[in-house]
Amino acid sequence: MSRFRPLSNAFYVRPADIVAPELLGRYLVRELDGERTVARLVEVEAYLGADDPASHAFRGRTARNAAMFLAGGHAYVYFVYGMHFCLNVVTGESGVAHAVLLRAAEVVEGVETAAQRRGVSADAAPRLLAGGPARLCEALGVDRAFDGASLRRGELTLREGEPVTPPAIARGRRVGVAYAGRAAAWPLRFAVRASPALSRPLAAR
DNA sequence: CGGAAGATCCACT
DNA sequence: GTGGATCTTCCGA
Repeated sequence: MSRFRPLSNAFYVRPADIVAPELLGRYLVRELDGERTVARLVEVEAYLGADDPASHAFRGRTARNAAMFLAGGHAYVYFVYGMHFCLNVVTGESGVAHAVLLRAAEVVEGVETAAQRRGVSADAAPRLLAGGPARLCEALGVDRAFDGASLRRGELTLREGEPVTPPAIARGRRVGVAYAGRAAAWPLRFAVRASPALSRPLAAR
């Protein structure tokens, strides 16, 4: 999988709703203690910074969301519900605070390691491995230590992989943002239709 | 300084 | 389908 190169700086420096669908099919590579775990992204959501009531950056910069204001290509990791981590890819120019939440992935290498971190058996359903933002983080051993880290080098990298084209992509409203009023209905969730690892079913058409 | 709510997950009915 | 776990963050008083 290291035959794939890290995504370029130019890739990230665009609005989150443009970058999000292009992240599907890409590989998130985690190196830890000599073990490599690789996950193919199958579900993401775009958050549009100051223009988006659902975004953590809607009300400006705080200690928690500082990483969102870095230049595109960095990670924004936050802690929720007192027990879970969620990983975002920051996009756009520095100061814009756009981000893409990584909601689900298919583990394509290092299944044993991922399953162990998740506390499930290696033959568990894909959804139980990394189908969900917090499950994805646990499967890859991602925590607060990566908040603000670059995704172009280091122990957690996002690589070119095999992009998915529009016919295979479903689009719908974001999950868990009912508090955001009208923005809750914005179609900023993108998912690979055929994936068995989605965090939850796609809305009926 | 207190309290409410949270970009979730799991066990159980 | 429902409720509980668990604790950080942020806003209002």
